[in-house]
Amino acid sequence: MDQSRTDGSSDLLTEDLDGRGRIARPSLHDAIVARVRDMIIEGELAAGSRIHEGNLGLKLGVSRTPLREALKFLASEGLLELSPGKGAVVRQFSAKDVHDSLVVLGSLEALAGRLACENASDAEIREVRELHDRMIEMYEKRDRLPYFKLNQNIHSAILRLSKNEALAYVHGTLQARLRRIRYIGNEGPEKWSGAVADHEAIITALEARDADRLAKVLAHHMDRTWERVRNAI
Amino acid sequence: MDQSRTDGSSDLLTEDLDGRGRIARPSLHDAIVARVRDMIIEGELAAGSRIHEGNLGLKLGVSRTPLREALKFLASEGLLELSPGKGAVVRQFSAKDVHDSLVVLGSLEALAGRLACENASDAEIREVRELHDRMIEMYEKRDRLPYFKLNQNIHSAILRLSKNEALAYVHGTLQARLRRIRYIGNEGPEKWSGAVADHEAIITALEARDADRLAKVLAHHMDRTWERVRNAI
DNA sequence: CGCAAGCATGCTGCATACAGAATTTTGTTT
DNA sequence: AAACAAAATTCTGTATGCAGCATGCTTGCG
Repeated sequence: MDQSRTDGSSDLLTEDLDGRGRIARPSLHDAIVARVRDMIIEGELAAGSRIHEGNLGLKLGVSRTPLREALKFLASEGLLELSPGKGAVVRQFSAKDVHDSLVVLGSLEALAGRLACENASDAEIREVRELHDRMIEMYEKRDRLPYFKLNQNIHSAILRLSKNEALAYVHGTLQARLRRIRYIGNEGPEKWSGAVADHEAIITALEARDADRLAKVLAHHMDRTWERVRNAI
Repeated sequence: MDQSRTDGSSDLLTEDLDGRGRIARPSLHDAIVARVRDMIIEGELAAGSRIHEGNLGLKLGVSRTPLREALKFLASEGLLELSPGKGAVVRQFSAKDVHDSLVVLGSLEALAGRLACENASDAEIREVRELHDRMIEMYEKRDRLPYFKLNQNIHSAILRLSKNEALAYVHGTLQARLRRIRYIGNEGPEKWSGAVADHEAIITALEARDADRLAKVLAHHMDRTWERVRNAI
């Protein structure tokens, strides 16, 4: 095997720092996990299809061993299912699965909002406001991709401001499952305006540190997300 | 290698069914994952200690390859941390980690309670009542281990009755992290009485399908769990 | 006597090889 | 022509081997 960096590790934008500024050797494991996850989200690995370890390993330029380790990792995240003797299958999410996940996400974000009202600093809230303003800019330009990136950033920012790592972790897991759905459901800018209004209400409630209102708005926002996404399935 | 079933797979109570009722060959992967998870919970693998792949593989009677795959799986669950070049380390949970997890668990169980009030059948609720009655029996006999098993069963039963798989999944993940703590905090039967009273209130609210009251009681129960567990850290 | 540099050992990370299960293909029979 | 059976091929699951990095020890020098 020539190991000639055909693995696309260029789109690994993660910093090689381990949290305390120490340099960590970029691990092949993380690279493969991130790459395969993206392949699932972007539909390059279709839902319901079996994963052929040999071919995929060849395509990524790695041998089966680290690839299999990455597959086990993703299976634990719920993106793949493992059938003994048959290998890994990309998981299919039914409409009910998606709806159930959104219900849970709504509840988690509501909790995160409450905690953020208590624990976030004024500076941190200003940062979220700035994200929001940039998002509005992109909305007015109808610049879809940056708009959605910022959108997601705002949601994960609220999770960060809750200062609850366990909460951020479980949110991230469910979020990862839905990224594929959101990726598909990104069409149709006519629906944007409602979401933008929701976001304005979210920021305002956060700035006022009105926990009850923020929780309510976030949960409501998740209901509307379901309305927007349900057709895409 | 003799493969002589020193792996304690006897405590694998999982059915060998693949979801659609077909008999699936018991997979070595699952066995190793379950075994190592138990070793962590029971303290055989101490928190903060590095895992020696060679030794552990020898002890379990498997080679490093499937063991490493299992370790990646557990790492994704958050029970292990992977440092490139240094292998897997059993994760340390700080008091704040535990508290944060309990806060999220409380919120998840409250949601599960609300959904269970809507979605559970009368027969299912009766089953939970029976679990509860058996638990009370064990409480009166001061029979600790069955008591705690039934206790956990009741909580996961409520999750099942919510009929929301995503909810059950994230709950299970956090629950797994805390099993080690609960395992330690199982001493001191003087605290039981309060928990038993909570449980009585939980069942009553569920039988009345009073979602608001059930959610409140479940959240409150989680607060008291923190009181009971905090000293054990 | 203390510290640092170099060396030796051991462990992780990855690749490869082999055995057994699953699937597909082909040949035969009705 | 269709259906079943058997063989061949292909893929997964596991073991083993090797290279490189991390770590601890020893030795030499200040």
